Amino acid sequence: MRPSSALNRALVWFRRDLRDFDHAALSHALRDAREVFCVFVFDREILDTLPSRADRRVEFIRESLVELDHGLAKRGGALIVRHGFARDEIPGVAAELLVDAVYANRDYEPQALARDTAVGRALAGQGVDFRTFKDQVIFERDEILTRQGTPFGVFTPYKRTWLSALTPGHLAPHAIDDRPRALAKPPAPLARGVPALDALGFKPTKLGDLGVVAGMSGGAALFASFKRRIDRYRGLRDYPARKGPSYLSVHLRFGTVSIRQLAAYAHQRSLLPNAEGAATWLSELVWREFYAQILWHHPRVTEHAFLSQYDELAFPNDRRLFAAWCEGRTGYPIVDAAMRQINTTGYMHNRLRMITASFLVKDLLVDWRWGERYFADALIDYDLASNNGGWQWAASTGCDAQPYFRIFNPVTQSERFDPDGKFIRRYLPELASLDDREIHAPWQVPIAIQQAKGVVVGRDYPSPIVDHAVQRAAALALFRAVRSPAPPDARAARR
DNA sequence: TTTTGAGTTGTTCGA
DNA sequence: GTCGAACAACTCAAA
Repeated sequence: MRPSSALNRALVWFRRDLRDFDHAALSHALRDAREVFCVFVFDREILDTLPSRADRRVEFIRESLVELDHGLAKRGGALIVRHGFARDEIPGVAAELLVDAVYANRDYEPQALARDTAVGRALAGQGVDFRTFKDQVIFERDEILTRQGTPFGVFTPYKRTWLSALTPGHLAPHAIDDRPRALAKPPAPLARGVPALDALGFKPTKLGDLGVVAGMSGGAALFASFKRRIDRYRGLRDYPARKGPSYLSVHLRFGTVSIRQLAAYAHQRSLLPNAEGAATWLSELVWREFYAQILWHHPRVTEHAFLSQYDELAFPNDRRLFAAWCEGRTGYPIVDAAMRQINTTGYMHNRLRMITASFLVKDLLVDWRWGERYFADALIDYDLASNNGGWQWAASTGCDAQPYFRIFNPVTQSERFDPDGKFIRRYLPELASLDDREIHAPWQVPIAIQQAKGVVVGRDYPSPIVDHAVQRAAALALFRAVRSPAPPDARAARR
């Protein structure tokens, strides 16, 4: 345990940890300092580069901050909210409040690390400590390594080691002093409440209409509901029409739930008999940490294939095919329904993320980075490490990747995971009159039946933009070209 | 150092 | 309709 440093004043900087319970930085600050202030920065470094002025994530964050502010007020505090560049705002607020130290939970993304280095340097120049803590994962950085001391590149041994390293201490919450006056009230000019969306230059996105409830209360409600379904998770999670997943990803992204709480529950339950659901879900939480750890050790994956020989893949990158994929008019119903789901809700079911990713890379022969970028812009739960890991997995370019000859057949996947076409009908009502067998491949329905049902392919719904069998062969050739014969120098460069 | 077992999520072909 | 093999040999992690 850290010896008490007996600070006079500390500032807790909230980033992707928008909660007032089980919070490492807040817990430590309240123990270390006599007076504790809290701040959040709408960082223009991020906001200014968002592709749309109607961004669900900004709205989610803003709503979460309102609840966080209320929570802090119960302890006598208030959230200071700034809109500017973190590298200026944090040192600025620290100077105004004359704090001795700034406390924050660690963020492992390359941009966040660069930001924190800059902020830390500026603070040091003012004689202010910058203290960071592990909070958003159970195991961070190099806490899980092979016996040789190297990072894992394969999931299963990583998970085995992760599970055997787990102790009750890793799952214990960071207690927060919840006495009424535990937090300090900032001077009035600093605490002006949470700005409205339009003050930030953004438009509302009607999150509520989508059923997304931000903040700690939204996260807690989802978790409570998922606890009642977790035993069925394994059986239901692959069916996009079913309520299988936890839907907690966005709350994990912004820290409106605590990873320790989720993992502790899943782990405890996974030890009971017949607890495959909890064990499978815990595995998903471990995947999240696996990819976070890959990004930490290999930041180059944001730009490059993890397996460097696949940087040589000569994707044709047809812009018209890419546009059709983005807009959900490929003529493959499961793909189009999935793309309409992400476009209209900012969420896409995990099975569909795999199907659409495989389709973009292996059927449309478009660079996985294009798809990764599109998901990054569209997903409310977008997380760099997981999104990159998932795309590289599907593209067969990543660590622990799917072998390149495993190419999803969009029709087979549709028949298997949306057998009654329920999900397809939800997002493609124009196909609703087709029966359960027909809906997965409308172009194969006899024209007379198409006409009778008012679903004529080419008129009411697009013809398939590519032929899967043809594209599959082309993808195999594309990948084979960078594998064999491997030029001797390329092989050497790999090492 | 060498050997060995294993590796999230599949598809297609032919018997 | 069902089943096993091939896809293509590869790399990781542990013993």
